[in-house]
Amino acid sequence: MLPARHRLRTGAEFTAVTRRPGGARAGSRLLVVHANLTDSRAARPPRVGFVVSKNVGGAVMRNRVKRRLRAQTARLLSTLPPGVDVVVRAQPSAADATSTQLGAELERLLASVVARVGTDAVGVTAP
RNA sequence: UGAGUCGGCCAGACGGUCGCGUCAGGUCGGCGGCCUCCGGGCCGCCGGUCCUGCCGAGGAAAGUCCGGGCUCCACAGGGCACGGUGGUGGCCAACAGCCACCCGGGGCGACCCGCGGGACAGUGCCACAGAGAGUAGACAGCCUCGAGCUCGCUCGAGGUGAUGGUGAAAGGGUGGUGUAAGAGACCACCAGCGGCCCCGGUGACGGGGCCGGCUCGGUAAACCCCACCGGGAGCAAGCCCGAGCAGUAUGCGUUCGACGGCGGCCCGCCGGAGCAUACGGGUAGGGCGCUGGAGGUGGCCAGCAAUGGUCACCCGAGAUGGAUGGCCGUCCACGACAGAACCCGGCUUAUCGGCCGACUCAUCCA
Repeated sequence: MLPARHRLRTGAEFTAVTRRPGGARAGSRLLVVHANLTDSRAARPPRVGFVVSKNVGGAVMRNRVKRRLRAQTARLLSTLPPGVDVVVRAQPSAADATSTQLGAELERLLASVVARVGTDAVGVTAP
């Protein structure tokens, strides 16, 4: 598990990342990554949450995917700018992927989505 | 040695490195109290980063199929409905569980299997085939009588459930008496049914004797009948604390100025119509429930056993977007099914493999 300050804690925070305007999204066969900026959290540490639904597999498989994603995320946490919230959703094919594949995919999608959420957020929040 | 039956146990191992959660200790900060040689110290509570230590999924954690504990709601008493259970005795908090036994069936045997009450309380159903399927039934066949003639067949009247064929099942079986041919029509024995009696057993039931009428199919996982049991919902149960907003009450106020701001106090300046306190209800949120229990392990005692009693020792998940992991290396038999969410007792289902014990049969040796 990630330290508490780097985790999304409530359902409301998850929907805020995926649904609120100003967010960015990038997807692939394995993963879908959402990112968003919250005004009130401008200088706080980045936070990440995971969504691994039942179509990925049973409880054991879902735990394994989530743990691998967490481990890869911990490695990439320092590359995220402060104030950004991320939700990583696993696709069914993620069950068959290795940690290396998940890590590479996560790194690529995060870079893409963080770059866009930065520019978009400036445009939206600036009056 | 081979084949087999039953029961129990294990659930990849070791190392390195980076992480996570609960708890404990340290460290840092805040608040309160006490002491003070004014440097600070001690104790308690709260919070936070970091450090250290201990512990951290299963035999099924699963399916959620039964049974309880726990919690809230309901509840005079009785009946009906609905649901569940169903050989006997015992065990258990309870059970659809477990143990022992009985009955029936299978196996040479160790053992295994049975959703084991009632079909004279009533109702229903029994496909296909078949003449006939539950008040039995003449298709072929057999027998008697009558008629006819091409002289061993046809037609008609009747008898017959012994034979054939159909079927899961044809309304006891075998042998005889009997008869035109036959038939429980009658007789003996056997099977089965009912009644009475004796013996054994707590009991299911078993063993034996006498009598009776000769015989009465299956299905209750069809309705039903009998006996017994059952209130409902579930930890998102439920209990507690509780911002903000609104409500009620009281007090002080509206140029006789409450209250707020200007770092604390006084003066001063500015804003200014509400402000303060209490109360109960309660949203967001938080805490408790939350893991030490019908708990394990071992010995002794009672018991065929399930289990009970007693003594000693031990306790090692408690998360809340939800920890128990990521990566690397070595080894081997190359790792199955699978992840706690209030807790127990069971059942059922999934499962790569390995190990141990008891027993049976066959063969060989002594």
